[in-house]
Amino acid sequence: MKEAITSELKQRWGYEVVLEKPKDKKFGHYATPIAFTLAKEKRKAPHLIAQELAQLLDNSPLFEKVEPIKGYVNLKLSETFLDQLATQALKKPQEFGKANLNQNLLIEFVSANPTGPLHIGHARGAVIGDALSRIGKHLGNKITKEYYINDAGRQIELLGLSIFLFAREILGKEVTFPEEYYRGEYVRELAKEALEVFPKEEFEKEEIIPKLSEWGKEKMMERIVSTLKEVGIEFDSFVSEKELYRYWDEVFELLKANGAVYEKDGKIWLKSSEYGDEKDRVVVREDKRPTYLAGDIIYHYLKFKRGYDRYINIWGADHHGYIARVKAAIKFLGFDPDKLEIVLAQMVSLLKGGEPYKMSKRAGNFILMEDVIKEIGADALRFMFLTKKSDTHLEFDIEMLKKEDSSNPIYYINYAHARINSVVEKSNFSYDEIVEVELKGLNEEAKSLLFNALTLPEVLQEAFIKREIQKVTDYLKALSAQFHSFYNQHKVLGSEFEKQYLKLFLTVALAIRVGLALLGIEAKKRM
RNA sequence: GUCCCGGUAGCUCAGCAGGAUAGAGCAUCGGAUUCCUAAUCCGAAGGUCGUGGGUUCAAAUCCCGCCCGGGACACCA
Repeated sequence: MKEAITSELKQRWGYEVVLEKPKDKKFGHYATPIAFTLAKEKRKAPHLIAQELAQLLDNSPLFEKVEPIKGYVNLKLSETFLDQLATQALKKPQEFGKANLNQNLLIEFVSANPTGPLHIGHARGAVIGDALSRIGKHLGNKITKEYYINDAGRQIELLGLSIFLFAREILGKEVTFPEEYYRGEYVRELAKEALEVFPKEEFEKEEIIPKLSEWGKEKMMERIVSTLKEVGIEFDSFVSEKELYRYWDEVFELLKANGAVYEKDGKIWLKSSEYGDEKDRVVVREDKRPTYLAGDIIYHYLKFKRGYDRYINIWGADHHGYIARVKAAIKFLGFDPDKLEIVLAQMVSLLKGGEPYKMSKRAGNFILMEDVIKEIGADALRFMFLTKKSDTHLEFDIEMLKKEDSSNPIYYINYAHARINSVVEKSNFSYDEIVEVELKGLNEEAKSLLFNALTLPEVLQEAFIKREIQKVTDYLKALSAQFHSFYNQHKVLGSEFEKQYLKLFLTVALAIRVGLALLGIEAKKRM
């Protein structure tokens, strides 16, 4: 819709025009402050320019009214134009909102360590990454969703050790726990299971620890994947950190050749400070073991070799300090670091009835994503995380999401969708009959509702381009509110506008259905 | 100390590539149901946009200083 309008304006005015949404409905559907911009160049008062521009649109079929006010040109779309767009959308519902952005994108998200179950912070990144992927795909991009598994290093050793110790404790042996180990209840459960899987005598010796590490990691990965699946998230590929290290020599040679590294105190350092990092970073320790950063360098090297147009990483905000060094490494490897974009998901804190959410016993010290799903359901979980910008600290009350009324936006939106479904079912018209009817003589509220339903495509684009998915949830809430209001005001069945209103409603339902689907939520037909 | 994020209505947050009277939801108060789902709607009230400067026709929005809150500053991942 927006494209059709801007191209019409460009044709008639000869300028690229920025369309804005006026603050007040009475100013029409769109407005442009272009006269202000031209005022300097033309040395003429904005309101005069606006008047001239308005006249040029006198006989355009797109607009019902073009009005210059104080330098703004306010545009009101014609009913015929809106009707055309609605018909088009309803005839090819699966096409609604699609675009041709045509980029090949790699989105990496979650990537939680396989040393424990997912917690609520992971959930935020997971949901954001998934929704972004869905929207991106709808807009014509090719999207690959990837999970980077940190299955190497000390943490995995620690996991094995922790299972080992818990198992021995269960066996009634004397155990002294070190300062650092995984102490969540889930480790005890793993230990119990390990005792069934491995012969008991193996727990006499520490040799079993690496086996437990490997086994425990697999177990945790399975659990993580299944939790994600519960909220409808699936990945296209998993990359194992451990398996990357066979490329280390190749990458290291390249870094050396590009003058990216040097030796000092027996360690190998990356000159990351040359490209914006605070200081240089160790990539190989004195004992020759590569650091975590080395793994990430290999990972991004291989990523960039795969040749995507852009790479999006969704990281927890606590990793922000990491951005500079990874980008520096990418630069040293001869790739363009600007192609890597980091979306930071800020911290989450939960309340329950105004009190801080009780920590799950099983988790030890954090809130399990699994528990929250059980508590409020996958849809509500997804929705609440998508309502807030990813980079703002988020605090919310779980009780709110359990309520089944307007304080729980997901119910509110679903209710709008279900109401429409119900009215359409009760009418005697078929879908095709309704789509064919011409919209004519509708009142202002109806036209405004129709217009807003047709805005979904531009909302999706803005949300995707800015990586701000809350624009979609905001939109859906607003559209539903407008619908509910209309519904209360106008009787549909039996009215002389019955068919027309049904067409309007179907368009609203389509926007809701498509919008929710792209957030990973299926719109309810009945409630 | 350095870096990142935030500070807008009682609460949770939009708005921020400058633009028309600062918005929404929740909570509060008052109304609406012989009628397609009241899981809804209508109305009221609620603001020094953290603070002090600057940029200009125009600043919640851009720049600088300061204050407050959260986070990060590993040879851990």
